[in-house]
Amino acid sequence: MKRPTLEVVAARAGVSKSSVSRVVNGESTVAPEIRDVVMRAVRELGYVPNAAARNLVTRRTDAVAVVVSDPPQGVVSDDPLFATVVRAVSRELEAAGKQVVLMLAESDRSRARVEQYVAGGHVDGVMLIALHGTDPLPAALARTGLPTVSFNRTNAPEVPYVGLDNASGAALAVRHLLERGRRRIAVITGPLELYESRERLDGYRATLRDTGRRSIVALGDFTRVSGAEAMRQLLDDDPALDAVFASNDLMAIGALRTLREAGRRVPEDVAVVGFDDIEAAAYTTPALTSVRSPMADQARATVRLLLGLIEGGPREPVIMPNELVVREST
Amino acid sequence: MKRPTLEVVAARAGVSKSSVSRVVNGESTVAPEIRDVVMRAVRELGYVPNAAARNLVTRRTDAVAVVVSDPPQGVVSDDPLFATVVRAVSRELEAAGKQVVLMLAESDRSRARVEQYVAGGHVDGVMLIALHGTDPLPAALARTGLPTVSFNRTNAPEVPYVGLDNASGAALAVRHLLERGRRRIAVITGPLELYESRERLDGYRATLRDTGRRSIVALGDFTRVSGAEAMRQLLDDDPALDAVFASNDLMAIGALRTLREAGRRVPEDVAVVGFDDIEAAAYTTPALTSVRSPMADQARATVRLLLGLIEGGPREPVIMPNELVVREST
DNA sequence: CTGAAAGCGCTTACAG
DNA sequence: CTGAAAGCGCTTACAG
Repeated sequence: MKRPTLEVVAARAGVSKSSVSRVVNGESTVAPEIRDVVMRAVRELGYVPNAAARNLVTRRTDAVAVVVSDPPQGVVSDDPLFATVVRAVSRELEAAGKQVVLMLAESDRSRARVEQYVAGGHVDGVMLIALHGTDPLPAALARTGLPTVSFNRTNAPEVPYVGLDNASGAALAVRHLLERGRRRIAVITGPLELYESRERLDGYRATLRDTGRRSIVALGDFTRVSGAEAMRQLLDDDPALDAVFASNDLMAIGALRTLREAGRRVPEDVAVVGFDDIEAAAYTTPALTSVRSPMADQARATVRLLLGLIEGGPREPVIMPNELVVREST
Repeated sequence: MKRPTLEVVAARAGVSKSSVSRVVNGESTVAPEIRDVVMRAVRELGYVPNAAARNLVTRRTDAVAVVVSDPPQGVVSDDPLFATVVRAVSRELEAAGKQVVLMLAESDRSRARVEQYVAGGHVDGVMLIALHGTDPLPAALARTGLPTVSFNRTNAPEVPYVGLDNASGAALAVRHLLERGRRRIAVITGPLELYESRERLDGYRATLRDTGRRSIVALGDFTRVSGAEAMRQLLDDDPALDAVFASNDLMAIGALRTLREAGRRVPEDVAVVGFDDIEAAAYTTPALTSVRSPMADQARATVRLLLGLIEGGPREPVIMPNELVVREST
């Protein structure tokens, strides 16, 4: 069952291919009677335009590449950011009539594949979701000249992005802990090649410094297991600590487990604040206080930035606000 | 900076377009010296074939649609299944040289869009991830005649799938609870339009029936909040229950919260078993016993089924085994 | 407002 | 093994 072409629609309707094309593309310069007869033929034949032929001549693809760039050591496969952001991005892109081509960039090979594909003109633009701080992809994509934006800031300053005010988010968390009377406040950082990890650490440091307190730092990588390990190390190094700020909720969840295993009560002995306010934060024991980052909104704003760019709009970065959600862990 | 075409490569190399085409497509019937000169020209010019032109003549697309069909009432945006399965599917498809076109089917409009797109011959095949039991999409896709497979069984028997042995998974959970000496074992079901929800319920029922016990059933919809509510209801209806089998881990997490709020100790007063063994299961308080479903493996198997189908292979459904992972909650 | 014709950049029989 | 030519299914000036 071969698909009908413009030509057979034209024959059926008794008009030229040009007219059918105009009707199908909704041009206004078509006589009503022609439109009607063409519409009928289209319906009867079940005509769907051949995208390849159309793209070949128009040079538009109506597709956008969504590339998720993972760190070499891999990520948590169930990372809530992936689901939330990819879903929100797809929904918004589809609403704008764009096809979503999802690409994972995890290895040098797959990175090369992404570059090829993008340089090959298969898409109108690129939305980057970089879970990784040191990769050459953002700069490489920017070099292709194709409209490219990033969810969160990358290591390539020329790529416009929608980010968070991470430092003030962290400050929110630390000030809250101080107000609760906590005196020895530790931090568990994200991977430090990531811009948002560094900003969250800076916000923590600056806030403590302002009150004359010292920082207590353990390194994590945004996974639950790294949060659990960092917490263990913090407890060893400074058994008297009475609060911890984890740079994301997944690590806070890991820290909570370590604290429970160590017999520390939360929040009585140690208060815990996370970052992101993922859905799971409301279901931990005790429920987690967290700095909310509006991931879905941020994702939508990133799409709008990209669509604007494709239309020749401005490339101004956008910063989303965040707020503290207080629950039982502090 | 216009991209170079076959024609300019041919001119540069001093050969015909046909020869360039053959070299680029790796045909073996090309003299080595021609191959070399063409390769050089390709490299120097940075030639990348125009996919639209190629598709137009070959009628292959080297793309696969991954359609995620959500229920009308929406889903948990951070559903770990989405991240795990979409990631695994993409990775596997990319390894096979297929482009991944991600499509969300959430409304009638987006469903129509998916059908159009698929019928429009933009892809070589379709991988369906249906989080929803009553939708017309599986049957509609099957009707297009395009190779279509589903992650988990759908309501359209003609769509081949890779599923789980849900009934025996549930039986594993219930037998384990019986062995632990539990006598009043409740179940929290998933949405009953979903095949796997019904199978898990059946497995629970059959196992209890075999030991002469009665079922205690509460309805959920696979979200945390529905698990929390179902647990509240179960506690009201049967305060003496001493175990609950939740049909997925998200609902088990919700149930855990309700039990804590109600002052029931887990597992001393009430034992809890989940299903799926998502990463979060190891981080609940107490850590959750769960029936592991090998989501990533299942995703990969589904991709292989699809690739086979595209090559004209068999359409036999595949059933993956599952096993019980015992932790602290039982 | 409508139609005939050229052209987008490839691949693929076909002849040589 | 190589090249000239036709053709894939559209859109888009251009003339009328």
